[in-house]
Amino acid sequence: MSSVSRVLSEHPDVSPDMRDRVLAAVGELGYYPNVLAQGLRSQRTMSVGFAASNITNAVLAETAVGAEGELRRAGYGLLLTDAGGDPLQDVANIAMLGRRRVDGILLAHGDERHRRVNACLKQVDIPLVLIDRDPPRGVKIPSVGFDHRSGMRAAAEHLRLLGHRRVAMIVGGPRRAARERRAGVQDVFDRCEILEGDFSIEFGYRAAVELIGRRPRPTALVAGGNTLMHGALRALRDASLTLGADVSFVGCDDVAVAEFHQPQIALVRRRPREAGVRGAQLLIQILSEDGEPENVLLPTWFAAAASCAPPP
Amino acid sequence: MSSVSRVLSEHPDVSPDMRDRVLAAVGELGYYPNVLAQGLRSQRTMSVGFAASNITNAVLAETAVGAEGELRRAGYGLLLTDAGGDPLQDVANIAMLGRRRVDGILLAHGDERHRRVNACLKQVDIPLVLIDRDPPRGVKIPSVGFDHRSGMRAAAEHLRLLGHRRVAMIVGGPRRAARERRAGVQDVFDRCEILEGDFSIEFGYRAAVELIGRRPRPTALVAGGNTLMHGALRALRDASLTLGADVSFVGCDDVAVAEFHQPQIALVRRRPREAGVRGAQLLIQILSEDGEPENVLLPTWFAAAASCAPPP
DNA sequence: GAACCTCCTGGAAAGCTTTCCAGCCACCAC
DNA sequence: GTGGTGGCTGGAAAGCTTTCCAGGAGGTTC
Repeated sequence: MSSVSRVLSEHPDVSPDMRDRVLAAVGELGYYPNVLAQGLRSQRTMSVGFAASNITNAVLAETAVGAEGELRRAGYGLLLTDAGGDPLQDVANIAMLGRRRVDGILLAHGDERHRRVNACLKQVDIPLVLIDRDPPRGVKIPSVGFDHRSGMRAAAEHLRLLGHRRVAMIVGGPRRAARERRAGVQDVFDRCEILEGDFSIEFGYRAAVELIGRRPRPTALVAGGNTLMHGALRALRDASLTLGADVSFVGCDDVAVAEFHQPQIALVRRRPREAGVRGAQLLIQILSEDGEPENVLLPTWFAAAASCAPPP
Repeated sequence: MSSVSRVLSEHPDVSPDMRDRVLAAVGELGYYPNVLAQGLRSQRTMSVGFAASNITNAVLAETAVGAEGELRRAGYGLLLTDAGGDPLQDVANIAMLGRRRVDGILLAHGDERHRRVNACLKQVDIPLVLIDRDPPRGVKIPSVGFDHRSGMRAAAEHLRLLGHRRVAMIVGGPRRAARERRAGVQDVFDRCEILEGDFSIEFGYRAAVELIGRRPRPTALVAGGNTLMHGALRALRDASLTLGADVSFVGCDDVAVAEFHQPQIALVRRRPREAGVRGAQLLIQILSEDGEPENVLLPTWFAAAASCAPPP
């Protein structure tokens, strides 16, 4: 047994003869080590959790795929949990992953300001990597995030150059993506009208309905998230407003919702899969204790389109 | 130790006094059992695999979410793998899940005709449930699937009533969804022109380009899958054809791509999340050896829209 | 009072690895 | 020839449960 273990884990203290015999027997018997026993002994399960607030969002799904591939190549399994948007379920899922003894967790939780969630993050003793989320005050957790602010600033600058002065924005719940996007627009329009709610299609709809009802109406609308864009586009369609001509519009993310819109939607874009890959790499680095982990900031950029035009 | 185990697993042979003392100690120490040791002893890991051909597809993501919730409630963890569309990766993922000793696998593989995949399915000894896939010839595997044929037949009937006679169809790779959809259309149009390829946006595009180039041009196009629809819609947009007026169009699935199309897209719809839930239930039933498993067939239905109109 | 039974408890084994350690053999050097 | 060294090997412990089993305590019945 000892020698089998040594052969399979490539321990140097094995004679060539023994190695051959073991490998022959292993091949013949189809033996493969029991991961539970390995985990029990070595105190690592070679599995990591991906705790998503809502994997239905295409951006997060893409992120999960990126992470899964990278982790698989490194020998890790990915345990997926979905909170369906409920912060308390995020907490429950993290606890569940802890009980399952995952070696680490990639976390994209729903609410960065929730007390219970933050209390949980403070006391959890599993290595974490945040995916486009900021840690609670006074806590250091490595993260992979997007530079939403730059992309948004470029979008706002584009609107300003087109002549817009009354710009309204719809932003989501307490998350760094929302804060950054907001800051990006405010870098250019410091008096921008802002409606803040949660990252949902419904709020995107309601907010857009309200904003286009204001008099004078804002000449441009910025939706700070793909779900908010989704809702806002519904509202604009229901109001029979033509994008560009009646009101300019900027959305987020390269999601299918935007592709077939007429006219085409101007977007702040990014590569979500890369966040998954880099997050996995960061976690793997931490788990193998291979140097000090450094936060990663991935770019976003603005892609202009006909939905942005000079104000009427 | 024995008594702790008995208390926590609610074994009847425990005195009330002992139960109280154990629970008090457990509460004080924050003890919780080690799942690896439990799994090692009981030979079940309380985790199941979800082997997806491509989780980026919104329909499959939705299915995964449904399965995850149901499994979580039953105490199972979900190990996700994604093959990125590569059948050999499906095989590798199933093998990996086996090495990880999952109790069962929900399988939505990419290619029902692939020799290596089918060989793998024949000899795998983990309980499987297929998600909208048929087992290889001569193999019995429980499954949850959709009745694509009925929905498609209704769509075709709708086209026939509108007066269409030259109908063309784009279908995907070797999967039951493709066969069923094809059969549904052929139930009505037995001379339907069919292009068969893989379930990809690219093939949807190429196939649509070819079909609308034919003379005389088919008066209606049916895309048998959401990715194929995605590609076909790109082609129709590039060709500046107006749906309904120039050519009628039927797509599949309630995906975002369809929502903002002008005119609205007629669709064969279904509830993908339910497939995940029912698949999980079926697997749980099998794992608890609770009666004979029965295959599940979920409905699809046709939702007419302006993309279908009488032929020009 | 003895025999028997029920209820409960703690010890021990088993589930499968990995790793430490002791020991064996062979070889080298003196 | 002897002592020392290095390379390998196999035994044993540990990692944490669960479950079987033996046995003790206390009650009941004849």
